[in-house]
Amino acid sequence: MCNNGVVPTESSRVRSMNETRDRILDVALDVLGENPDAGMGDIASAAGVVRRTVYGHFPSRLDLVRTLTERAVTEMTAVLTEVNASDAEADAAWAEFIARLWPVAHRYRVLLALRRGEYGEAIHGLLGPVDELLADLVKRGQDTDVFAQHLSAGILSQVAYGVVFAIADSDLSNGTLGARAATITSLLMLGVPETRAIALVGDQP
Amino acid sequence: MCNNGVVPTESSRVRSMNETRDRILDVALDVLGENPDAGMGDIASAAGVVRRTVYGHFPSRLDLVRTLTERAVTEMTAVLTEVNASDAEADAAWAEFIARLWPVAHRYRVLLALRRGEYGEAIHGLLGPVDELLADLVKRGQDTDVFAQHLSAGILSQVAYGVVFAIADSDLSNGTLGARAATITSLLMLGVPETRAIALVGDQP
DNA sequence: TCTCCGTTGCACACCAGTGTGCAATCTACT
DNA sequence: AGTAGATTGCACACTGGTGTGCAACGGAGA
Repeated sequence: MCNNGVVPTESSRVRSMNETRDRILDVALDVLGENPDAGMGDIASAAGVVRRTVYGHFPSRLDLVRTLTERAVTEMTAVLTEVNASDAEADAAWAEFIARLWPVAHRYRVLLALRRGEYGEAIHGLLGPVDELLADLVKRGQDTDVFAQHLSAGILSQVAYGVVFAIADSDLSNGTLGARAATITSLLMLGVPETRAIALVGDQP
Repeated sequence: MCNNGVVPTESSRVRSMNETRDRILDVALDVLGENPDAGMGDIASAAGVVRRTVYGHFPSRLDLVRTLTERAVTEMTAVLTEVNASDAEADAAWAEFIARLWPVAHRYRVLLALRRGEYGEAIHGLLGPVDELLADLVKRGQDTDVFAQHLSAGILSQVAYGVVFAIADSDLSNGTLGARAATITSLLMLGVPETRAIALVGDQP
C-alpha cells in the first residue's frame, strides 16, 4: 500500500487497456479512411479485437467518431495557435502551418468525408475553433495584402484547407511530395505569386 | 394505322412515363445532393411517387446512380470537347470551361460525395473520359507555360476541378458569385497570376 | 366498352449494422 | 491461491434499407 493515490497508472492493468483503446482509435482512422461506411466489426477486426470489446471502450459509434474528432481538434489547434502567434508574414506562416499540419491532416483526412451525413453536425461543431483560427490567419494575410481578396476570409480559408485535405486524400499523398504539393497549391489559390510560393516551400522542406 | 413506325412517341402513354422517369432522376440529384445516403424511399417521396414505382424504372439503386452519372458525363464531355477544340489560350479556355461547366457541376455535385464508398468504382469508371479531357487541357496549358508545373497535369487537373466541385458544394454556391469564385480560384491554383485571372473572368461573366 | 399498362399499396424475405446481455476465460495484481 | 477486471464468444432484439411479388386501381387508346 505504498500507493495511496488513485491513478498512478496502476502499473499494467489500465496501461494495457489504454493501449487497446488507443490501438482501436488509430486503426479506426485507417479503416474509416479507406471506407467511411466501415462498421464497428471491421474496425474491431483490424484492431485484432472482437466487436464487443470496441463497445466496451466506446458505447456507440458516435462516441468513437467524436473521440477521433476531439483528438484531431486538439492536435490541429496546437499547431495553429503556435503558428498564429509568430509574427512572420502571413504567407510564411501559412507555409509553416501546412508543413506542420500535413501529417495531422493526412491522418485525419477521413473527417472530411465524415463531415457530411449522420455525424456531420457533431464534427462540424467540434471543428469550429479550428475554422476560426484558420480564418484569422487568412484575414491577417488579406489585411496585409499578402493574400488575394476575391473571396471572404471565411470562405477562402475553408476552400484553402479543403484543398489540403483533398490532396491528403489523393492517391499519392504520403511522403513529403504531398506536403510540398499541398503547400504550393494552397498558397497559389490564396493569391501568392508562384515564385514566392516556391521560395517559401524551399525554406521549409 | 397511319403510323407504321415503332416509336413515334406513341402519343401520351410513354411520354408521361418518361416524364416521371425524368422527374425521378431530377429529384434524385437534389435529394442525394443534400444527403448522399438517402434511400430509395426518400427519393420516391420527393418525386411524388411510391417507392415501388422507382424500382419499376430502375431495377436497383446502382442503376439509378449509374444513369445519373452517365447523364453527367454526357453533359460534361459535350462542354469539354467544345472548349478543348477552340484555339484560345489554355487559361482562357479554362475560364470559359468553368463558366459553362458551372451549372452542370453544381447540379451533379453529389457525384463527388458518391465517388467514395459502394458506387465509387462504377462512377470512377464512367468519369474516366472526362478526367482525360481535363488533363489534356491542363497539359496544353503547362506546355505553353500558361499553367504552373508544380504538379503533374493528371493530378493538377483533378485537384483543380476538385476545387470547383468543392465550391459548388459550398453553402453559397448558386448564382454567378459561385461561378466567379470557382473560376478565379481554380485559375490561381493553376498558376495563373491574379491580375490575369481577374481579367479573364471579367471577359466571361 | 374493353383492354393495355403504368401506377399504387401492401405484403414479404433478406441483409447488414447496431447495441446489449451474460457466462466463460485469461491474466495481472494481492 | 484468490480475486478483480478486461476480454472473449455467443446469444438476442431492433432498426432501416433493399429488392420482389401480387392484386387492385385508373386513365389513355383500340
